[in-house]
Amino acid sequence: MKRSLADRIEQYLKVLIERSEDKQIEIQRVELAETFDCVPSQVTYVISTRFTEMEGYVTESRRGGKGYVRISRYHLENGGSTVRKELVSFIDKLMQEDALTTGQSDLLKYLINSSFIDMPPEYRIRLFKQLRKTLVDYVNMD
Amino acid sequence: MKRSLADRIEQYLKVLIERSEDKQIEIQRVELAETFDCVPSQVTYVISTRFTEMEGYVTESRRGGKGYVRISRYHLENGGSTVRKELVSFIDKLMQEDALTTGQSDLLKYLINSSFIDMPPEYRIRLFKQLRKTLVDYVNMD
DNA sequence: CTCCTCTTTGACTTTTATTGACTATCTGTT
DNA sequence: AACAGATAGTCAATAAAAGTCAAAGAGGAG
Repeated sequence: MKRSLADRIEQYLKVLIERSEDKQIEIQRVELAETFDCVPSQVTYVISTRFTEMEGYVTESRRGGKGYVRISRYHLENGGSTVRKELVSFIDKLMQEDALTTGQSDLLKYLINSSFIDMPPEYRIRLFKQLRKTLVDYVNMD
Repeated sequence: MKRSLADRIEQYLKVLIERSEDKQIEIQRVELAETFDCVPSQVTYVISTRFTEMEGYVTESRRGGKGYVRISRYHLENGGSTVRKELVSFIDKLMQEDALTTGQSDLLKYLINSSFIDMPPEYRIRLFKQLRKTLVDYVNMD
């Protein structure tokens, strides 16, 4: 099970976050890059692909002297519903574009607000994300 | 009884899986192809024909640098995909009773067969069961 | 032999990772 | 206020996988 550099950095950060008191860490990009002996933009890459909102994280940063990158794992109530809202409005959009019927969109929204809401948060976020992709596929079919 | 290349690759992978601690292996497509001296897509062929969900396997993969294919065997107690089939035919039944439109049922079935298929089995089964309950609620609404 | 199904192959596509040059934005000092 | 230095972000090029698809081949059943 050999992992890529990106995987290792991801792992490292996730451990730090879980160990932290408030599920939130602050790092310096260059420092981390040195730890893993890579270019700084690699860190940016890892953060932007693996610590997205969809995955349940929020990041903030500041440039310049005393700069930092803060990653926080959000705790579901807030975040989970952001993703849900986003998905619901995406479905509305599809309906307005006549890619989905009213019946389809109503059903979907009902499922999203009941069936899927009971899933464990980490799968729920993944599910919503996957659902969006699959919907795109569906409406683009012939 | 001459065994084909595909058969031999299948055998090889199954032995590896059974020997593994957690009934799960990770391979690199090119590497395996080299071992068997064939083109990489042959491996894809074997995996997609012999390690299906019906057979009790789940596969995940990643492209790009340090990519991999992971195959895991799960125990389909009482049939993992039985739950899915049951759900699909339940949806058909609802459609025949005009509780769902064709559009709704098509969309649902599409989601069931693609979106939800690559979730971890234990959640998927739960999701399918939940989905059925929620559908009953939905069609009984006014 | 003929047809059909399963296998094998390879050209082309898509996704993911890594790197580095260039840009933007802070902080602190003069 | 202007500048210098320290950070982080962006983007595009390159490489390293895996996926797709259709054409060609091989073996059996009739």
